[in-house]
Amino acid sequence: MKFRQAVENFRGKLTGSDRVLISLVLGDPLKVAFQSANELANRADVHSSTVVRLANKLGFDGFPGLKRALHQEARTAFDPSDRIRRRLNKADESSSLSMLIQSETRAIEAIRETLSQQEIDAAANILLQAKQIYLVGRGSAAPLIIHLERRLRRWGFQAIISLNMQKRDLAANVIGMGEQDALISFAFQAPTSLHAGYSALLKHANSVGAKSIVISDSFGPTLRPNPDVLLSVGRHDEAELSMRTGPLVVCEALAVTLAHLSPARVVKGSETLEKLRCAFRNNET
Amino acid sequence: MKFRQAVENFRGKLTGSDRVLISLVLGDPLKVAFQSANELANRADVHSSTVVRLANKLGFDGFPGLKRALHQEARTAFDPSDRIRRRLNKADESSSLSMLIQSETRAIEAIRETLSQQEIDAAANILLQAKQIYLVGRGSAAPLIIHLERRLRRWGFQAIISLNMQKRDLAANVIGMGEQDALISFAFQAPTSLHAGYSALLKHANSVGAKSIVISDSFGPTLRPNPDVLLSVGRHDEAELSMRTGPLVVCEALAVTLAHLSPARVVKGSETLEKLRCAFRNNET
DNA sequence: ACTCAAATGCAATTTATGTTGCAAAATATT
DNA sequence: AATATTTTGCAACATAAATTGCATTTGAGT
Repeated sequence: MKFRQAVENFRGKLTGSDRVLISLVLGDPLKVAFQSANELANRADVHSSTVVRLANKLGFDGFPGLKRALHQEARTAFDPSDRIRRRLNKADESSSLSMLIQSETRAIEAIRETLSQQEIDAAANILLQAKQIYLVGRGSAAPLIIHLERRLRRWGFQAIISLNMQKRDLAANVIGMGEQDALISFAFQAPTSLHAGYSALLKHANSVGAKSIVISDSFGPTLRPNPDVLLSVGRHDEAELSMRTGPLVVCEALAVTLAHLSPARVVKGSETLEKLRCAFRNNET
Repeated sequence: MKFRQAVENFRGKLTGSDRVLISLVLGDPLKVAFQSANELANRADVHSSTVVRLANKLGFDGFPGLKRALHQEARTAFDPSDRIRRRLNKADESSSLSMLIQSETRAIEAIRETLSQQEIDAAANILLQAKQIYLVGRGSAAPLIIHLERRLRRWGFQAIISLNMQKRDLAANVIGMGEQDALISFAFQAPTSLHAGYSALLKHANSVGAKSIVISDSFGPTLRPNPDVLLSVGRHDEAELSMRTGPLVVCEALAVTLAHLSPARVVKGSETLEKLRCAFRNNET
């Protein structure tokens, strides 16, 4: 039950202290949501027991109950995706499709909270300078890598993929990395053992002077050493069922930004591709 | 100090549990701001002491200190900022990231207009009966196929991929297709020449008695012969720049529905995977 | 495979937080 | 003004949360 409602529904009498307390809560619910009964009591110049009794009077399950209500309100009020939320009707609730549409929509909208265009720009600029672009990742990053690789290739960038590689093979794959190259590493929540690979990779990139970009979920900021640019999107709902749509959109934003920043290179890439295609077609016949 | 900063500034080493915890916090800071150390610990499958120690490691004054930091952030992020926030969004409106977020969101929501859960169910039921599942597609379907293949495999389905294949090689790849199998073909807008491949493939599937599913954009309904189930989502914006988020969500819906319809099989698949993993791990040592 | 160091979980301890009976104070009632 | 009624604060109690020493496990490096 909402606090405001609880107050309005309450039909008994309210004492002066009660009124003071209530007005404090309504005045800044979030503040109270973070306070203890005592702190609130002090602000009202009242003893904590009064606070507890008020909470009970209003029908909450003690002061903790009241706080829970405030938490609830805070979460729904401030979560921007909830603001836009459309209500699912009964039939939809059991439908995987509808649920997914909703949760993915949210995930995408949540990107704004963690990432800004500036960071994408920074990453794109690194790629523009790069002679070769190394894409490294494993497991669920595969679709992302494949997708990004297609984009980059089509626009004339040189991309080198390493998917699901063990340390040894990975080393062989990135041995050619040099000062003018860039590394895009995809790192999602994973067992510790994989971190060794990540940090070795980044250290290597650093040592040869290659720039590094990491695309990741909320797990990204925990990675060491830090990359030059970290593109991490927050808010993974339930691990197993949620896709990587967020990171996918980030990849796409990166690609689009790249096209913006250097239309020349992109067009040239496309033209070359077209020529090649023609050549192949003619050969075939 | 802000939590994110604290993590980035921290120069010591982070354990696996640390990373999980941090990612939980970053994933939904407000939630954690309302939780006790214990509740957070449980979400991470970790003991509460680990939580406390992490808080200290990061430089906070115990877990309460960490919570205070989150409170701070929540208050400054949400309270005074409605104005600032809106202004920022306006400035952002022209950025690639924002454009993408908007258009992808729309694309996903548009799925509802073309597809219903019934059709997904129909497709899922076909897959449930199938002994082997053939995934065929080319070009931009690659990420989708990779993703779906991972899902299916993890849940114990047998998936066979054909990516970017010429007619001849494709034929070799699907030669084993039989009556109890299913074919998922990905077909997006493409030059006419590719249709030959599609219709040959479908005719073959029909002739051997395999069930067929097509995942496609608005182009799907034009394909002949008709598959048993057609999952087509409308609204592709600009051919070149648009992603396949729509179809991706459809793939996911298919996977989730599959899990719903046959939890037993899915669980069994996961368990087997887990066993295999253990086996491998033990072998390694 | 063995050793050592680090990380983790457990359990005991300490500290904070919330609750409640009771008496004093305030307010209302006659 | 005396009394009944309510509200409040105090203090003791109960409960939940956080911290810490210690034993076990885990993992890295020979």
